[in-house]
Formats: sequence, C-alpha cells, structure tokens
Amino acid sequence: MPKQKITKEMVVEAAFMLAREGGLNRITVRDIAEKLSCSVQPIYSYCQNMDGLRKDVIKRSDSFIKEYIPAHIDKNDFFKSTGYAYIRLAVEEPNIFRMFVMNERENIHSLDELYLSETNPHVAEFIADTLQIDISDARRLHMNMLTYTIGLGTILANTTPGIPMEEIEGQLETAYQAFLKQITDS
Amino acid sequence: MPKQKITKEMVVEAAFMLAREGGLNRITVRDIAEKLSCSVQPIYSYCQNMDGLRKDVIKRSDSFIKEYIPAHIDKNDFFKSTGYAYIRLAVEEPNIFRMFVMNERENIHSLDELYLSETNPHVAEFIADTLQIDISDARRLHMNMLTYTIGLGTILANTTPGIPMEEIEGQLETAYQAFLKQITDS
DNA sequence: TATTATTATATAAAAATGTTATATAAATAG
DNA sequence: CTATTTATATAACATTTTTATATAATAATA
Repeated sequence: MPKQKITKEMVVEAAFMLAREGGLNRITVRDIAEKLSCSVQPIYSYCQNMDGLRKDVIKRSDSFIKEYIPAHIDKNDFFKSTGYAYIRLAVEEPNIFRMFVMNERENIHSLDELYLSETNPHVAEFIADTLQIDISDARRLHMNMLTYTIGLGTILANTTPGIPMEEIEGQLETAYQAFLKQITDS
Repeated sequence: MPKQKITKEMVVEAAFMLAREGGLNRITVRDIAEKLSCSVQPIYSYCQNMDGLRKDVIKRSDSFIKEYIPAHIDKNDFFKSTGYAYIRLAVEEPNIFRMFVMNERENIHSLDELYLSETNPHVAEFIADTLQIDISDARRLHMNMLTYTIGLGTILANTTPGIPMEEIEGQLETAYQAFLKQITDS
C-alpha cells in the first residue's frame, strides 16, 4: 500500500489550528484537507465524523495547556503564577480556553474525584510544603483557586475588548488571600 | 397579505428548545421549520442567517435565566440561594448554562464595567444591608461569588454523571465564608 | 522475481444543511 | 373591484459532510 503521508496527529493538529483561530465551528473537512494538501479521505479514515474530530481537538487543547502553563510559570511564585498563566491563556487564546472548559469530564461522582482527575498531586504537596499547611488544606486551597480561576477565565475569554492584566491579577490575588486566610485562621 | 402565522419569537423559541436539548449546533433551519410546521422562509425573514439566530438564542438563554433564578431563590437566604440556583441550572440545564457563559460581553474595559453590566445594583445594596457592610465591600463579595459560581457551574456543566448537590452547596458555602471573612476581618 | 492482497489516498457521487429566487395566495389600500 | 403588498411555500442553488468507488503503491507470498 502507499506510504502513509497523513497521520491522525496531523489531522487533529490542523483542525486544532483552525479552531484556535476561529473556534470549533471554523473546523471543516475541506479546510483541513487543504491545510494538509490532501483529499478528505485520510481525515475520515482517522475519525468517524466531524463531531468526533471536534472532541479530539478539545482533548488537544488540554495537551496544549499542559505545555502552555508550565512555560509561563514563575518558579519563585509557583502557585500564584499558575493562576496567572491560566488567566493569560484565557485572554491570549480565548478559543483554546473555551475548548478547555468544554472538555467533558466523565465518570466523576464527587468533588474529590474531580480534583484528583484534574490536578497533579505534586501541586498540592508543593503548596502544603511551601505554606506549611496540611495536605488536605492545600488541596482545598488548590481546588478553590482552580474553580475561581476557571470562573475568571471563562468570563475573560468572552469579554471584549478586554480588561487590563494588572487588574485581573489583583482580583486573583485577593481571592487567593481570602482562601488562604480561611485556612490559616482556623 | 396572508395572516402572520410565524413570529420571530416563535422561531427563536423553537431554536432555543433545540439548543437546550443538544447544544447550539443542534440548531438547523429544517428542524426549526419542522417544529413550527412551516417552510424555511419565515425563519429567514426574521434572521439574516443561522449564526445570527444562534446569537438570538444565546440572548434567549439570558432571559430564560432571568426567570429561572428568581423562581429558585429562597427569600430568607437570598444571596446564597442565588448561587445555588446558578449551580442547579448548570447541572439541570448544562446547555443553557454553556450558552449563558459563552455570551459575548462587549465593550468591557474594566472589572467594574463588567460587574455593572452583569448585575442588578439592588443585589449589592441588599447584601450591604443584610450583612451590615460597606456597599463597595458588598460589590466585591458579590463579584467574587459570581466568579466562583461561574467557575463551579462551568465545571459541573461539563461533568458526567455528576456530583451530589449537597456536596456542591457545601463547596459554595465554604467559598462564601472565605470571601465574607476577608471583609469582616479588615 | 512475479503475483496477489492490502490499504492510503484520490476522485467523485450522494446526503445533509444553509441560503436565495421565484411563485402563490391572502390581506390591505385605493 | 382592482392593484399592491407580503407571509409563506416551493424549489433551485450553494456549501459542507459523508459515503462509494477507483487507483496505485507497498507488503506478503509463492
């Protein structure tokens, strides 16, 4: 058989780039085919249909974020800079952020399950170490910040022309102080 | 001319029902026409195109929420029950919640502008009165809870099979306490 | 090496959906 | 009563998704 020129990764990547520019429904088979200089067949051989491909693209956003966030983290202020990174993402890449929050979390029956499936356990450990607090408190703090950050990011990703970054960082800082105070005061 | 059988409201309502069931791209001209037992012409005479209609449907979600929230509020615990109501909406009507958060906020240059455009000023006044706090503190509290609620709702609207309502309410309560403590302690 | 089977891709037809053009008939205006 | 307007229907056209068929390059096998 002919040598494989088009891989599933190439298809998803091309679709992801289209969605990154103009949202999920900027994705069309023909535009992907043109981007890859091929016909529509390779695309359909790697996905059932366009809806399925869109789900793959949403997953691809997840992996994009898994690279983006660490690349924007300040090691000296690990925890807070993570929050800032998400917010920056929401502002700079609103379509990717939208896809990220649209990502279906399946088989989740409790907040704990959700927390475990969405976060890296080392983060809570790091927070507990740095702030000298209980690991369970660190998890609560982390989960609260994640929730707040997603809320702020969701708002910002749908707000034009946009809000100054400093103001947003101030807002995030205030929320952080509130959640932290709750823990240290009890 | 023939009597008008189809109004713009009917078109938007039919499209809204379709989106409520299966999301924005479940909306098709032909399905709307079938729901209304008419041809596609009345639809196109009330909207430029499908994208425009989708925007109207998103606005319709807003008005749905403006009815839904008050109907689920406990007058004795006005502020917190509002938060619960949003969360319940996210769980019971995930597609409507998604449309609500996807709603483009335009011409927003600061968090204050955002707050003013998204909230009813009476709410902050009510909070200030009830909790005996400054109006500016009440606004901060309100904005923080709105942000947190949107974050939690966004997560829940994309989580299956779902998390028990009591657990979620506990989470929201804890966040509320944290934001409140920050204000009363200073 | 020659032949066959497999399959990645292309081409093109079919199906679904969005949009526009034309036709019809019912209400209104004169 | 006639002409005009217009809400809707029908039907054509355009775009996109999806499927069917064809082709040719590689792998397998003899």
